[in-house]
Amino acid sequence: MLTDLNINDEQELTARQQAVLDAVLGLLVEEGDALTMTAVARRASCSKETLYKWFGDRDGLLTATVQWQASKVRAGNYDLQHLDAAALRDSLEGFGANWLQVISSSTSVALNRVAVSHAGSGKSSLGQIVLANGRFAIGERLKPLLEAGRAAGLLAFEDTEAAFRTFFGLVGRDVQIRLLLGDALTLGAAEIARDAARATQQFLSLFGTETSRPKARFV
Amino acid sequence: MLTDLNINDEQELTARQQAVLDAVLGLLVEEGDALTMTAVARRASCSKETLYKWFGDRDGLLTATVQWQASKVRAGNYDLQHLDAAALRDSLEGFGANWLQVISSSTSVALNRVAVSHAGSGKSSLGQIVLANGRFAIGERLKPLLEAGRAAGLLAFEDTEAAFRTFFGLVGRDVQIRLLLGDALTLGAAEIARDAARATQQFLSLFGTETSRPKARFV
DNA sequence: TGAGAGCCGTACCGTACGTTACGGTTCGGC
DNA sequence: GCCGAACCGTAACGTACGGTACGGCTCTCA
Repeated sequence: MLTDLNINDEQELTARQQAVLDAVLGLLVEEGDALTMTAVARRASCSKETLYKWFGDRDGLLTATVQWQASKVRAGNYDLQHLDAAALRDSLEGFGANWLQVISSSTSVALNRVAVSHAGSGKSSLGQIVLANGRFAIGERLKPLLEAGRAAGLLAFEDTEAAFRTFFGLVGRDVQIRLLLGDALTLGAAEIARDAARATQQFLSLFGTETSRPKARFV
Repeated sequence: MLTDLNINDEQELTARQQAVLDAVLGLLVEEGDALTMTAVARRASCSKETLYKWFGDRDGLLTATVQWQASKVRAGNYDLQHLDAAALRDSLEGFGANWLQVISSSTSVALNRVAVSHAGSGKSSLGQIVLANGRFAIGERLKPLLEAGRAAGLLAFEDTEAAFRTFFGLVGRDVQIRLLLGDALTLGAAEIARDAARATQQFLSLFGTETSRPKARFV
């Protein structure tokens, strides 16, 4: 299923095409799936004929937009050597904060909404693409860190996937569903940092070893 | 905001009207937001004129459907007296299992998808209604249990809301977003029970006191 | 039994939007 | 300067669907 849903097929887009997709992103944030091809053409100052020539149809345009946004989000990796308790904690906090920042951005909310809608009508694979570039992509990025932590004797778990999913739950909690459903939840930088620290602390309480487990409880 | 978004305004629906709304639920599961008024009328063996007379417009029909479904989900409450460690654990597991069952049902997935779509276009308050009857309703139902557990010396936390959100995250993890995005994730009864037990165990590890905290770690 | 209300089935209307077609403009190559 | 390609702006087409109107059927109640 999720084999090669274009996590990485660098489609070469001209600057002009990227500008068009950025216009789509903007409209998506403002109007959601209700955006019309006419509106896109107007916003991007291009003709509808060009849109169809470049992207095939409305669905192709949205797909290209999702992949374009995904290609912008790729984050850097971490140093898996020299892992001690402090470095592990910092990396986990970094992951958590980055993830919270992504899912709480208006762009992510808008794209996820569109993908969810389309997953309902089965009229495209936007949902799969978003999953592959979101939930599963960070899973693949985080798991090496977890396993390095285990190898260093800092974490104890059997199932890497299960451990990751727990971390995912501790970080995200109800944030994404609330935002998707339109709750007026705003996450500032300070709040994100605090949440990521809390989630990390909880995760280490659950999966840490003597050397990495927090001494104090977090109230 | 969320003050009185009809968590409970028992709209008296005739049996016929309920049958119509059940038809809408079925169509929603099958076709998502793409359902047409004509399709509803055909499925429910009623005329479009009747649909409009009863529910006003398409939006009113969907709103009534969401509220009708919500009214079916209300679960029973728990015994907050005589709370010991075992009873607390059982209640938490029951909550978790019930919640997992709800969010993994095709009906819930379909309704949440529709609500998410509409939240994007801002064309109705379906999102708020789903939030009020979903995430926030279970919050209000679970918090008394958490506070009773604290009063009985079985739990230790300061912020009830924060404790609830952690439980929410531990139970749901990535399930809801994956289902909404169309991942082929199926939760059987056994899996739900196991997940609820794991989440409860983890929650008690984090917030339990000497008398309720699990002795063993969960691998 | 007959009048009226409620509802079914269907035809109809208006509109919005995806898609296509086309005339006009710019620009690089010869 | 001329040609063709690419692209812009806009008009036009076809369709799908929300919403309305209407004729006919059934059931209730006086």
